[in-house]
Parts: sequence; structure tokens; C-alpha cells
Amino acid sequence: MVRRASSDDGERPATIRDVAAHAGVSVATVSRILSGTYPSAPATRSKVMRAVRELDYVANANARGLAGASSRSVAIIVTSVVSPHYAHVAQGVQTQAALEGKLCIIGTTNGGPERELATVQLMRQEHAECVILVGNVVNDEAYRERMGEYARALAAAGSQLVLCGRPALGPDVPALVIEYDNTGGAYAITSHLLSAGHRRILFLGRRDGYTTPGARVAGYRNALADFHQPHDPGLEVDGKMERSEGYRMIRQRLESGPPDFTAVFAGNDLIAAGARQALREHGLRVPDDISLVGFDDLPSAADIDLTTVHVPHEELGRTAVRLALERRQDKSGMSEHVMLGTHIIVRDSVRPLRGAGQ
Amino acid sequence: MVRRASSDDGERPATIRDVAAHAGVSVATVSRILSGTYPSAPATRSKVMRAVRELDYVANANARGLAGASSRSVAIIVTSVVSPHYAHVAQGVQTQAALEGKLCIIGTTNGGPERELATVQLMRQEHAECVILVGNVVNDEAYRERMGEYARALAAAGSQLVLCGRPALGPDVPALVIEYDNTGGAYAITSHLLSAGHRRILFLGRRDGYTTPGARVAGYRNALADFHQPHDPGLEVDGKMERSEGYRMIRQRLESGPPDFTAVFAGNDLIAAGARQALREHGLRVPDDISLVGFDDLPSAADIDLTTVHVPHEELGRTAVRLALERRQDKSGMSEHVMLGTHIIVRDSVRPLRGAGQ
DNA sequence: CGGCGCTTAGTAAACGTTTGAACATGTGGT
DNA sequence: ACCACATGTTCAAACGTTTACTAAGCGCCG
Repeated sequence: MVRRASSDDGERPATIRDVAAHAGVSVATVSRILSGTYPSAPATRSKVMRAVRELDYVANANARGLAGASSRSVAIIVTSVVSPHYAHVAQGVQTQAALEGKLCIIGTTNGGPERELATVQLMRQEHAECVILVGNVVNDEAYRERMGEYARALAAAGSQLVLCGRPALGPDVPALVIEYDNTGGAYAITSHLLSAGHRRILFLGRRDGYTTPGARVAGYRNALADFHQPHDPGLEVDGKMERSEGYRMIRQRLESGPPDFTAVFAGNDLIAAGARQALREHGLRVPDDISLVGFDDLPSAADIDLTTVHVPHEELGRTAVRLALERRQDKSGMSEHVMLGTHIIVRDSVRPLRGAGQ
Repeated sequence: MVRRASSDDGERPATIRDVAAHAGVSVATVSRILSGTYPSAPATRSKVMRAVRELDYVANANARGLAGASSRSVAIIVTSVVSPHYAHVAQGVQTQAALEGKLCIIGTTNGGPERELATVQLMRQEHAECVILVGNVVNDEAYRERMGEYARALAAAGSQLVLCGRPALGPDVPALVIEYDNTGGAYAITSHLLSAGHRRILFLGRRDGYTTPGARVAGYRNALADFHQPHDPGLEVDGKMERSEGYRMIRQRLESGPPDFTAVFAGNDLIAAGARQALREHGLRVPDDISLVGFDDLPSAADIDLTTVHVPHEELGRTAVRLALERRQDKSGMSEHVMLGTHIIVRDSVRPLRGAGQ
């Protein structure tokens, strides 16, 4: 049970001064003992700890932050927290942060660059140890300039910008970049389809200018080229990375005639789920009639037996905070770039094409 | 582009003193103008704003918090951020927080009460305006006592405990409770099945002691009673609220003989998804052979055309912060209790039983 | 024309913690 | 006996804001 020394119970919370008085030592001693990082006599130590317990004292993070002790928080900025991709990265960030005794501040932007700016400013106010920006984005000049400013402003404030699954900036920009291999994964899974004899492979979810779909479509094209397949732009369908878009794209394609493809490479698992539904509604079964693969390896991919590319979402988040924190110690200053691997997960959504060999 | 007045560019970030000097006014003036809540001459105002812009000044949240200005953050504690239920509530919290200009601190516990305690302490250190605890929990004496302590400690620190989808405590405990109607929803959807002629309805996911499954099974029983159906405990299957559990429960049931039920009420949509898969693997199709309903109305429920109970996840989160913040103004002090409604969403996973009427 | 109220700006005292430097002790070497 | 030294503790000065109190300028009425 919580007891309180002062007469006015329930009033203002106990300060370090109250603890010091209660234990009969100075505030400096209390501070040092609580920080842990200092020698102290066992007797003093136990006196202080008892006072802390009896007064139910918790340190004031604001005062602590002000007085110089490095802030104990890590910030993550995503477009939305319900999107599985972001949720998993956020989970990784939160896990690693908790492991290091930090807590995690989260902001969402809903995609708007101005909201992103506002959120970065907030995190700057809050003196987060690092600010992790995650996700797909258009990679134009405006973007690079904006990120450069973020990076410099954060570095000046003793913080650190981390780009997670976003394109790197110049080497003179003080940012940490954690990517995963979109192109390699797309290459591998396209090869998987090609090896099974498929030649006409529909790519769903191209989106010019955006980094993630861009890298995936590049892997797709590379694989086709290595199998000496002609590049047919008609097989690349534009669309956003959402379930409803996958449904729409297949729907439109099938309404204009019978399928001119034997396999579908969906830009991510959500698109794959939507595409699968549209295919079924047209009487086409996966994988018997059409083969289907996705990208991301969300838990829901297992539900529909989808062969897909595994993305280490949580590890992405964990690595981001781990590297950011260890880099802060030796403030080497400049850019750093990490690329995490991806690999395909074979389930049951691809069938070899009968009479293969062309 | 960012310019800097001091010669040592990139060193320490600008303080309010720098801004005051740059604008030729006192720090008090700058503080007041930035707070907004004070009369000031337009000329002074624009001078200050220009200095802020030129120095790229952002206030130090720690100093601000220390000096008395109320903290600008809201805390949410969930077991995991990837679980869709929590993710949606978190999204609501984050959205409303952003709307009120606050930012959102998130902690995860992975279910452990000791981690929950540690996280609450962290939030107390951080002086969050309110601490929102969300989710299913065992409702025993230890729990009530623990929550009572949280509530009092937070109240003493000028914060506020909010319980979201958790059972209320005594009226003397200074906590805000936001619930949703589990029992009513379960009653409604069970009635839906009964009205379609189903009599032997399997309930999946009972879990004694836990609040959420408990309330749902209660609604199920109430509906059966109102339709004058005998209570058959053999139709209530124990299991956790996970997809794999849904799969397991159906699997085990069907391995021990042919189905002795015509409909399944899954404790939530995840269980429903797992159950559906197990049913299909046994050659039973939904809804033709077996009717299936769920609970939660996650986006994935639409994917499998599942009739389910809609839970206002996001609104839960939004309401939590809205009420918490407005209650802080008039510190009326004591408990408050809000119950949000649920309603059923009819899709295509239920068929009327042929030859109904028993 | 002097005092009064009103608006606007400045002064300085908090807020609760950390931390470098100083200060007591006791301990061992010479 | 004295000095150097290690150990454990205290003093006091930051850290960057906010805000009650105070002061200055100025128009207005008596």
C-alpha cells in the first residue's frame, strides 16, 4: 500500500527533495543512487530505496531531461498504425525501445508531407533520441531537400534521423538508412514463377515515382530480362497498395476479355488478397487456374496459402532503434546505410504451367 | 533554407533567449507571444515570429513541462500493436490526440502485469495527461487493487487513468471507463442465428475469468434462454482469442465425430478465420454447410464475407482521449463510465436452416 | 496638468533534476 | 607524524521555460 509522509495526502507528488529529507541525505546522493552509476555505501543506498518506496516517488522526466540526462524516448512516424506493414515495424521499434529502457512516441501523418513536418517538429521539441520515419514515399527533389533539413535540424538538437524502408540521401546528410531488398525479393519471386513455366505474368500495383513499388517492379523486370522474356508494359497495371485496388485491377482486366496471363504478381499481400477475391468471383481459382504471389508476408498471407516474399518488418524496426542508439554513443556523425535481406516463402498459390518449356 | 545567427553553426539548438536577443525583446515577451494567450503589439509579434523562423527555434518540451505548462502528451498502453483490435483503438487515440495538438506515447506489455506496472510508472514519469489502458484482462481482486493504485497515483500526479474495454472499478476510484457492449452484441448475433432456425450453435473461445470472452458468452447464453433453448455447456469450447485457436478448436471437434452443430459463433473474427479454414479442410463450406459468425468487424472480416458484430474500435480510442482531456478541465474528480453500442453487420456467412422451426 | 486606468514589456523567481567541484572522512605508505 | 589518496557525500550552479509581479508609456477625464 502506498503511504505518504507529508500531511497533505494526495496533493503534489513527491520530489527528490522529499526523498532526500525522508532518508536524511542530500538530494545529490539520492540522484546518484537512483542513477545507479556511482559508488555508494550500502547503508545509504538502502535508506534511500526505502524512502523512495514509502513515498512512491517517481522521477520527473521533464526535470531529468532538462538537467542534461539524455532523454529516454524514441520516436516513430508512420502514415497509419492500422496498416499491417507499419504496425509490424512499429512493433519492432517498440520492442527494442522497451528492451533498452526507452519509451516510444508515435505519430501518424496520413501521408501528408505537411503533417509529417509538423510531427517531426513535435518530436524535436520532445528531444527524442532518434526519429524514425518509415515507409513508401515519392522520391523527388522536394523530398530530398525536406529530409536533408530534418536530418540537419535533428542532428543539431542531438537527435538522429532514421529512414526506414526509404531511399537514402546524399552521403553528406547525417541520417541512418535501414532498407530491405525490394528488388531482390521481387526478382526471386518472379524467377519462381518463370521457373514454373509461367511467361505472361501480370504485375499489379505499379506506381511511378513511389520508391517501394518502383523497386519491386524493377526486380520483376530484371527477372524477365534474365529469362529472355520481352518487356510487355501491358502486363504492368497501375494501382495503389491496397486491397480494394487489387480487387479493382483484376476486375477491370477481366471485364475487358478473358485472361491473357497465367500468373499474377501482386505488389503486396493486400493487393494479392483483393486480386484473389476478384479472380474467384470470375470463376478462376488460385492456384489451379491462375498462379498468384504477393509481397510482405503478412500473417494474413498464411490464411490464403499465399506464396510471397518475406519482409523482416519487425527486425527493420528493431535494427533502426538499435543502430540509432549505438551510433549516438560514438557520434561519428555521417551517413550509414543498412540493407536487410528478403526471401521467398513458398506456400500453395503457384502451380507449374502444364506443357511448360515456353 | 535554415539560417543561423550565431557563428558556431550546427552547435547547440537555439533557446528562447537567443530568440529574444535576436528580436530585441525579453524572453518573457517571446514566451507569451508563442503561447498565444496574451495581448501583444503586432509589431513586436512579427519581430518575434521572424526571429523564430530565422533561428529555426523549437521550444524545449522538457523545460516547458517543468515550468508548469501542462504536458502535451497522451499515453496508451496495449498488449501488442500488431493485434488488429489494439491497433484500431490505438489509431483512434492517436487521431484524437493529434487533433488536440497532443502527441501520443505508446507502450506494450505483452500481457504481463509486471510489465504493465513498469509501463504505467514510465508514463507517470513522463507526466502524460492521461494514461489509457486497453483490453481484455482477468478481473480478480488483485486486478482491482492494482488498478486502484494506478488510478490514485496518476490522479495525485495530475494525470488520469482511463480504462478502455475493461471492467469498471468502484465509484471511489478516480478512473474513467470507456466500454463497449459485448453482451448486447453477442445477444444480437446469437438471436440472428436463432432466427435463421439454428438451434445447435457452437461457441468458440470461452475463457473463464477473462472479461471480454466472459461478456460475450453471457450474451450468447441470454439469447439462448430467451429462445427457450436449454443451456448445453458441451457447446461452449474453451480457447484463446487467436486464429490458431479457432483452427484448433474446430479441428479437435470434428476429429471426434461428425458435427453436432449447424452454426458457429466465434468469439472474435480471428477465431472465425481459423475456424473457417478448419471447416473447409473437413469439406464443410461456409455458409452452405455450416453458418459462421464472428465478433469485432475487423477489415479482414469483409474478406471472408463474415457476418459479425461491429465494435467501434477507433471511436473507443477517440472517446477515451476526448473525455479524459475535457474532464481534466473541470477536475470533478470521481469516476465516470461510458458504454458504446455495438451492432451486427450482416454479410454472407449465415444460411437459414432448411426445415426450420426446430 | 496631474493622477488614473489601460496596454504592453521586463524582472526574477520558481519548476525538479543532474553533475562538476569541493569537502569530509578514513587508510596506507614513508 | 605527515602526505597522498581513495571513498562517500554535499554544495551549488546549471538546464530552458512560464508566470506573478512590477514598471513604463500613454491617452483621458476631472
